[in-house]
Amino acid sequence: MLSFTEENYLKALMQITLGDQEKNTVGTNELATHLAVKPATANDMLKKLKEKKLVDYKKYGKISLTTKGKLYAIETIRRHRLWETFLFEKLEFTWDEVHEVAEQLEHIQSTKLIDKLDQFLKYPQFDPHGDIIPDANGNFRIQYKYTLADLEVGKKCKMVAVKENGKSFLQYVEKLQLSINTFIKIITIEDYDGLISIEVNKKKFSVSKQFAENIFVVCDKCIVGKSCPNITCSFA
Amino acid sequence: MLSFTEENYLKALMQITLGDQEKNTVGTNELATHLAVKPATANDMLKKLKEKKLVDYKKYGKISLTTKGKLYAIETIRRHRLWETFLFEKLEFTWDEVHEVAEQLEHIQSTKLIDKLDQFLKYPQFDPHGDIIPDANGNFRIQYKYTLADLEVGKKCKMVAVKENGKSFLQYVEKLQLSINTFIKIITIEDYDGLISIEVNKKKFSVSKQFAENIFVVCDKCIVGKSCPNITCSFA
DNA sequence: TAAAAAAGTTAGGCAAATCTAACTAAATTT
DNA sequence: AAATTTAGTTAGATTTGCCTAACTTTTTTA
Repeated sequence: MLSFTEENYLKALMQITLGDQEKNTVGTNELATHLAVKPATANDMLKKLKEKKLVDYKKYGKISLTTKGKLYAIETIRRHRLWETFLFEKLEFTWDEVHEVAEQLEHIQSTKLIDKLDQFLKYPQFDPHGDIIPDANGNFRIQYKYTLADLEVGKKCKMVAVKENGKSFLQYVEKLQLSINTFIKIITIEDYDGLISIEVNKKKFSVSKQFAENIFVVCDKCIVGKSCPNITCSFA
Repeated sequence: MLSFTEENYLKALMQITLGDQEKNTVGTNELATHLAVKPATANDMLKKLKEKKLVDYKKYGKISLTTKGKLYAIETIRRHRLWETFLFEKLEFTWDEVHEVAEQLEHIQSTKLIDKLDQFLKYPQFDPHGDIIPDANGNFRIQYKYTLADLEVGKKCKMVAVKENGKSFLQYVEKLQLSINTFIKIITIEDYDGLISIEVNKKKFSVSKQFAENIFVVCDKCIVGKSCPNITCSFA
C-alpha cells in the first residue's frame, strides 16, 4: 500500500513525461518544483521509491518509472479524472474548481469505489478538461500530439483538451469562450513572438504562444476516440 | 485547518458521548481503544487539542469537547454520513461496506463538495444505518433514547437505527432480516441473562442482550422526523 | 483503610515527510 | 580548458503521530 505522498510523486513523474512527448528525462529539480517541495525532499523520496522498485535511477542519472511504478501512477490519474468528471457532471462544479478537490479524492483507497464510480458515470472516456481517463486495466487509448502552437497559418482544428490545470488559465480559457470541441482556425502567426491570431465562432482575436502551447487540438474532421484513435491525421 | 487525525479524535469524543446518553465522561483509555491507539498516544493528542481550545480537560480530570470542538466533530459526522448515503444509494454499496470507505471520504476538505453532495442526495435526513445526518448548520434534530434492550415484554417498536457499525454486526442484522423501519414485538425477556425473544414479520426468534443494546428503536406509531421529533412517546 | 487494580501520565524513541545549509557533480560559458 | 552556473546530493534538524516502559494518581476491592 502506497502513502498519499508516494502516490503524488509517482503521478507527478508520469505527468511530467506525458506532458512533453519529446522529453524522456525528468530531473530532481523539475520534480520538486512540480510538487512544490525542495529538491532535497524529492531526492529523499526518489531513494525510497527506488528501494520499493517503483522508479529506476542512479545517482546523478536519469529518473524513470518502472512498470510497477507506472501502474500505480496511471491508477492515480484514473481516479483523479473520474472524480473530476463526477464533480463536474453530478455536483455542478465548474471546470476550474474540480482539480483541487480531485487532488484529495484521488487518494481514497477502494477499488470497489472507483469501479462503481466509473459505472455510475457510465464509463466516461474524457474528463472535463478533455483528458483521457485510463480504463480499469490502465489503458490510455489516445495521446494528444498537437497543441494550437504546432499548427500553420490557414489550418482548421478542434480543441480537445487543455494541458494546464491552473485556475487562472482555465478561467481565461472560459473568458475567451473556448471549450472542448470548439473549432479554431489559424489566421496569422507573428514571426517575432509567436502571437497567433485565430478565428473562433466567426470572432477573431489573438492569443500568445504560451497560451497556444496549452491547448491540445486535433484536425477539424477528427472524431476523437472513434475515427482517429491515434491522431494520425496530419496537420503538416 | 485540522489534520485528518485531529478530526478523528474529535469525532471519536463526540461519538462516545452520543453513544451513551447517561455518561458524560470520556476517559483516555476508552478514547484510545475507540481509535485503536495506545493511551499514551491519546494523551499526547488530548494535550494538543487542549492547546487548540478544542477540548477541555485537566490532568487526571474529565475530558469534554468545547463548543468549537463540537462544531468540528459534528461537521465530520455530517460528512461521514452523507458519504455513506452516497455510497449506498448511488454506488450500490451494501450497508456493511459503506463505513470504511466513508472513514476516508469524511476528511476531504471542501465546503462546496459537501453542500453540493447534500443537494445531489436531496438533503437526506438519515444515513443507511438510520443515524441522523446533521444539517449544514450542525443541527441534529433527533437523538434516539431507546434501544431494543430498554423495552418491556409486550411492547411493540420500530427499528430506526443501529449503534454499532462493525461489519460482523451489520451482517448479522441482515441475516436476521432486520432493517431500518422493521417492526419488532417483545415476546419474553429472560431474567437470567437478558435473552430477548422477539417477533418480526410473524417470525419468532431470540437475540442476546448485547445485540439488543445495539438496535435503536422508537414506538411503533412514531414517524421519525415528523410526528415524534423528540421521541417523547413513552415505552414505560 | 490498606492493598491491588485500573486509569492516566511522562519520558524517551522511532518513522515519515519536510526543511536548511553545505557540499559535489555535471553542464555551460567564456 | 578553466571558470562559472545549474543540478543533484548529503547531513542534520523539525514536526506529527505513534510506540514502549516506567511512573503516578484514582478507583475498587478485600
